Amino acid sequence: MSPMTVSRALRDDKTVSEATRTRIRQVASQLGYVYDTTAQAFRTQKSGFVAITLPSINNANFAQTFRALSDGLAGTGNQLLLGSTNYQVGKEEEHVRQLFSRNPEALVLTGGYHTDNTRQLVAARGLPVIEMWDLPAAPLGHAVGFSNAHAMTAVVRHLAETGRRKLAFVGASDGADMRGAARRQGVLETARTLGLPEVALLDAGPAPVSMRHGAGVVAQLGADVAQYDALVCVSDPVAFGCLSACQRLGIRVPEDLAITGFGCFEVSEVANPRITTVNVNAHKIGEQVVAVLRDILEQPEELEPRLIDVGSELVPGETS
Amino acid sequence: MSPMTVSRALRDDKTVSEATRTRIRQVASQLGYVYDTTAQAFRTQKSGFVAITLPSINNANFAQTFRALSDGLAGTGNQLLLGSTNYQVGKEEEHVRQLFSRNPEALVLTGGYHTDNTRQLVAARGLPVIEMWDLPAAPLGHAVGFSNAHAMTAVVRHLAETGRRKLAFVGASDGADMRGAARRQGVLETARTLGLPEVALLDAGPAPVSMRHGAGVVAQLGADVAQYDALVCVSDPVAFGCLSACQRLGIRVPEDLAITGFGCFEVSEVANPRITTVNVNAHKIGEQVVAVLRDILEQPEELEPRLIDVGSELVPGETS
DNA sequence: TTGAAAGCGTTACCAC
DNA sequence: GTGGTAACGCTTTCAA
Repeated sequence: MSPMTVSRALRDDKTVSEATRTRIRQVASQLGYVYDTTAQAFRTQKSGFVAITLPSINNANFAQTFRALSDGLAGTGNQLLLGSTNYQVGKEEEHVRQLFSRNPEALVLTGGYHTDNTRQLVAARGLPVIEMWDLPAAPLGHAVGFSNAHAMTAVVRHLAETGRRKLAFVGASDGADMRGAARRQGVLETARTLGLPEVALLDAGPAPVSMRHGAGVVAQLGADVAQYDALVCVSDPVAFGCLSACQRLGIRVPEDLAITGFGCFEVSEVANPRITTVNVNAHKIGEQVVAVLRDILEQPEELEPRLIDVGSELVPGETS
Repeated sequence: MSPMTVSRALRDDKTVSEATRTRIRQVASQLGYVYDTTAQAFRTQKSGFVAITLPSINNANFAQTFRALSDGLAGTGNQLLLGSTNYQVGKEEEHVRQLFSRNPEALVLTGGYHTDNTRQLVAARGLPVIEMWDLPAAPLGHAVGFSNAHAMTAVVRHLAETGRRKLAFVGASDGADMRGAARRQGVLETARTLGLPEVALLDAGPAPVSMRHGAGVVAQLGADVAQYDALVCVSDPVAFGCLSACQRLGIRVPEDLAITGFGCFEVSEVANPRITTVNVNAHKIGEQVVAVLRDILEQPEELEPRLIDVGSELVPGETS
């Protein structure tokens, strides 16, 4: 058997006969042969990498999207190359630079906010880009996501319809979590539109904020938290923290105070009472990104930019 | 200028004179020359990759370890290449093969259980291996972790000392989560040693089990769950699910029933009551793995295998 | 359906 | 301090 035939057999080239192919594969696995993708990447000038940045790996939503991407790419001979920025916007550029050194064939970014340097870096490369988890006003290329601000409209409307008027938003103080900031904006605007009183902003600390930050906000306020009708939280973990702290304080949810979360995390379904939340289809985002990626990777000619809105829906629970 | 001199100049080789180096760099940037890392990786057979497999990316513990690794490797010019197996042991071999095709310089595996094929694959490669989150009896190379079985001894002792006798273990039914299986084993053995009645095994479904699975187990048992003195759960999320379901059933925790978790997840600290758990130093595991990796990557000669026990400690809460 | 030759961009090794 | 040669493992191309 010539190397050439082996090469073809391992790539499932149709010109190789069924018999030789199975024989070659068998011998290869017996010999413990491992295909060298580096050499392939070198020869074909295609790395087989798709670069992806995530603000955090420790987040059920992003993890789900990542998994959908990973699964969806599995059959295509492409691999994900991950850079996790831990919510430091400044780190994105560094990560993108490092990812670029591997010659990725496409770049998947989380969110629509990037530093000027990052934008330049990406533009200079001229590789296909997909921004996800957001619908940027001026996308770098393709985008798959939903409007974080718009999603909050449904939440605030729901609260207003059930008689809540004095709202407080619980989220990160800094602007590092851009999606969180968009949600806050959505809450403020909708409340204004509906003629509700000014929404209070309760600072849960720097991003990423989670359960203990939500609990901390309520614990610090103590009984004063009852001055609000509803706590609109930036995420489910924060909402759960608030709920738990309320229960310790003897504040009844939802009788004394409504609480809402965001993201349809497992904790909201299991918590007692179940937390009202917003489903953002993390898995669907991954699937749609995969769909775009497949098209990108198959046909090298530039695709016309796509803007895919996966939407979001209110999931009423027992806390509102 | 010969290609050779250019190559040396761009790599800051000292044998190139200062004058030629600066001239070469200048011309290179003028021409828009881009250094090809893929070709370098191919030629030198050094990829700058450290391969890592995780059973799940959506797990706060593993995410923390991953982050510690990622941060610790940042300065070294090496990148992590991730394969997430989603608790399918059979998938590990496939992932390792895929990771190997990129010529990683070291391999970090989660857990000490691997298929024979995986073991052969790894042995044939002869690359440095670190197993983490476990202390295998026969390590493939280095190991950084703790004894899952031993950690449970502390839990069961604690329960016995506080008068609990009839225990039930809540965990996955299949053996896909090897660390979970080791924990179960630790519970069974310690109970036997202490002369407690036979521990009941409550099946929460196939791995990975989480909040809703814990809640499901208790909901299905209903009031019958009160026949036990304590639910020993394979992880904190499962424990939280059990706790929440008990609260819905009106079963008092810890008065009627004790509940313990594992892994020091945020939910256990914030839950009401706080859940008794075990701290396993996820971040420390990452740091120790980094320490070993740095030594491995610096000196190519084979290191003598290290076995690092990061230990674990009981964190008493309000559920026991 | 299979094989032979050439070459992808870099660097190890040796010569000058 | 600089340059020539060969080779890494694969695939494109052309020939049989």
